[in-house]
Amino acid sequence: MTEVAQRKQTRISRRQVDKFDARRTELAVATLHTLAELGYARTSLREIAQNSEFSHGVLHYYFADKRDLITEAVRQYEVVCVTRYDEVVARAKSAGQLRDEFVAMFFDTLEKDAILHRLWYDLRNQSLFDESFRAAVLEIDSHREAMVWRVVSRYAELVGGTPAASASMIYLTLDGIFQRALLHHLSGNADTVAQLRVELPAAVGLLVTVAE
Amino acid sequence: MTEVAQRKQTRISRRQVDKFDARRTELAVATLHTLAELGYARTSLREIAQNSEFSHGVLHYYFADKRDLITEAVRQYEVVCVTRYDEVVARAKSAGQLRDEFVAMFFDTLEKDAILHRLWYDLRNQSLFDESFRAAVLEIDSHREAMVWRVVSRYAELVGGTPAASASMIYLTLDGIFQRALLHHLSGNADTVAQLRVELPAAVGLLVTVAE
Amino acid sequence: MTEVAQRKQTRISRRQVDKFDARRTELAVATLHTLAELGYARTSLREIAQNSEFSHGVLHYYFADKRDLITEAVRQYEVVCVTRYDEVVARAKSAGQLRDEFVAMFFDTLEKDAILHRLWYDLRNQSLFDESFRAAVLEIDSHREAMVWRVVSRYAELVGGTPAASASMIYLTLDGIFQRALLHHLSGNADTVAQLRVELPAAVGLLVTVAE
Amino acid sequence: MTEVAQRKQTRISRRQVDKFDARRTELAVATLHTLAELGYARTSLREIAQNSEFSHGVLHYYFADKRDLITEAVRQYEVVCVTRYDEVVARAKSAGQLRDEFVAMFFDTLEKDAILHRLWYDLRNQSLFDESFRAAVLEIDSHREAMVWRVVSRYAELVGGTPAASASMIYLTLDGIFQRALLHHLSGNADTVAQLRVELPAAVGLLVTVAE
DNA sequence: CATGAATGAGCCTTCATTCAT
DNA sequence: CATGAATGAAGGCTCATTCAT
Repeated sequence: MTEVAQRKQTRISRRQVDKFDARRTELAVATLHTLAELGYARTSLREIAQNSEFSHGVLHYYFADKRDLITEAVRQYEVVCVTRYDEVVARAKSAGQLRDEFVAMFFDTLEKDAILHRLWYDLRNQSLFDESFRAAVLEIDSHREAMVWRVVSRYAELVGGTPAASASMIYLTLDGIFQRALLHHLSGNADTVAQLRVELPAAVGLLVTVAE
Repeated sequence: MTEVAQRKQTRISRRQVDKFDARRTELAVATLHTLAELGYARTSLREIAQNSEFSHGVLHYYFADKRDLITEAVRQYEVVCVTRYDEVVARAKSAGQLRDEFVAMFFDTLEKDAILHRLWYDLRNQSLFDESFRAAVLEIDSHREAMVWRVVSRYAELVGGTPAASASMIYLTLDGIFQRALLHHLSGNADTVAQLRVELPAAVGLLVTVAE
Repeated sequence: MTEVAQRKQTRISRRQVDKFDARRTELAVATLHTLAELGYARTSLREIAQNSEFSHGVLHYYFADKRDLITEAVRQYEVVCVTRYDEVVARAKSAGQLRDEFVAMFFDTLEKDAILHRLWYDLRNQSLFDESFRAAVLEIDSHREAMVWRVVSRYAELVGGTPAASASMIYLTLDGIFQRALLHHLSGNADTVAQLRVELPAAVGLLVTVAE
Repeated sequence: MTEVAQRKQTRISRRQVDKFDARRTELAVATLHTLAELGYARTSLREIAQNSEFSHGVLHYYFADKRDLITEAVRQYEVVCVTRYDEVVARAKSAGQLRDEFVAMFFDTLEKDAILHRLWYDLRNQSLFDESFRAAVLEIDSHREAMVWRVVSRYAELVGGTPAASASMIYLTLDGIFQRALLHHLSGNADTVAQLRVELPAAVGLLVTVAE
């Protein structure tokens, strides 16, 4: 029985749980980097451990198995990458500002966190084959959708209009742009990325109907 | 030096090359099903060989390595899945018919060829990590984009309008819908798929501006 | 140097030694059940600790190593399983009663304590490979032999005869029956066990020569 | 899928099967020595491979898993150790000769093949815990029983009597003697072994009723 | 005293790849 | 050309043991 499984059965003090979870998170974050670099299929626990300050035994001590670790790691991705736009929404004074800052952040994180986003798509893809990732993936996906919805509905509000499509349709459109931009960014096709950057504002416009 | 590399240097008669390539294609096709079932990372060459009538040795004879085989296999995917819509375009007498048949085929292949499409996304994803897949992926991706463009521009023509967005924007939108539908189809969320089906025609509508 | 080894060298008060040994016994008893369930090779110290109310650290504190613990545990087996027949001997009023009650207890403990007996044979077997178990095994074995001897010689007395074979021969015969019955009991061959039950009284008879 | 599993599905020429099986047997025999030396629990496949002229990969090529290999190895034990007494039976001209040669071979193999016999008891013991060994163990056990029966019934014939107990009772008695002798032989108690040697002929005598 | 975090050797297994036949 | 025997690196995981707290 793993340490993790054991914890589910034993009554343990709050402080210990906190420490345990803190270390889990720490390890998941450390994992995130190696994982993002190599992708799910190519990342071994040993490699992860080597890039951290711990032995690989520790990973097995804190996580039931590889999937458990990876799932936790991708949850950290969410923390790192998904909630960022909320600040943009919060400080937007006008539709134009919101749109511009959104576009700026969109392409900023695309480039700066490229490998992290790549990991996200990798994991979402794994979930097509591996049921055990589904729940976490679907959950994060819905958070991303909600995130995008907050941006677009706020935008609609600022222009005095309404979103022109459902949340899921809006999400998949923007996610589609992001995914494509990521592929071309990683392929070194800066032109294609630039092109998408030009088209993004218009796309956002299409997604909102301005009341007359 | 591998057989494959060797062939590039040696003077070999045309007929031999043809035979060699025919065999490669045959093997790639045989590979496709196993690969689609398990995904790139989980598929071993032995497994492929076992599910076919070939020995695994022959795979190494005709392909430089695993990547070479997989790349060739995914090209076969294209042959199987990408060109289908052309028939729909060819026989469409009206915008309504085109739209309806397109939607029908879209969700038909989504369900019938789910694992093949899943493989495509898997490989496109691998290309984010593995440069050696990039060229093939980008090529197929552009074919898919062109395919979608043929559908949408023909539709625009039939309604007497013009496409409302660039080819790449239209492609990524429809591909985004497909990808999302696939995830939920494989997750067993028939409701979400049904919802997307309802929304697809409107999305197609959005992509075309009707001239007044 | 381990705690255990250290204790052998340090001058320590009698009371402390008693407490230490009491704890060892307590831990060994707690060990017994898990050990019996899984067998020597498959039992980890963590598993033992998890099935008890102790931490696995404490096991290392009280025992030099795994062998030390297991050896102590199997001594507890003796306490639990070996001395039982003495009551049968004590209350037997006639040869028939002794024989019947012996047979009854023989097959009763065979079924009720099957996994404990299985552990005994496991450990006796380990001792063929691992010298460190030998002393304990040989000692317990001799206790079992003496136990059997008490039964058979009392039986001989009651029928007015004498044992027909040496203590060791008698022991190994009855132990052989037990071992075989255990194997078939655990294999689910109730028939074979029943057959052995039928044959046991005759075997006991063979082991005693009735004076004329 | 392992090579072994594959073979069960594929039609393969007789010659190839023979070669494959020959190598399996060869490896099983090579395994037997390491296994006998260390015992089941302590023997790793790498160790086995190191003591052979093959890589450990080969073991996985020819055997589905560790159990498969060990089971095959113990079958080789049977070939090596179980059928020997048949020669004794075949050449026995008189009861005395049979008895003496039997006793001689009994203690000869006890000492010469001690570690092999130890392995047998180890495996029989494992079968108490691990169901997957049961079938093979029970089968070999029945061969041993039949072997012993051939000796004893031939002996009875030569003295003009009949066996005094069932085959299984006779087997377990002699096996009990052997097991005990083995334990004491390996423990270095030559005295106890010698004692058992003295008692064995009488025990054989007890197992046969001489007609009057 | 007791705990449990951390280690690292070692285990079984998978698999791409090589190469003799 | 084709086969499949053989290799050995690498992976996920277990576990006895150590040791700071």
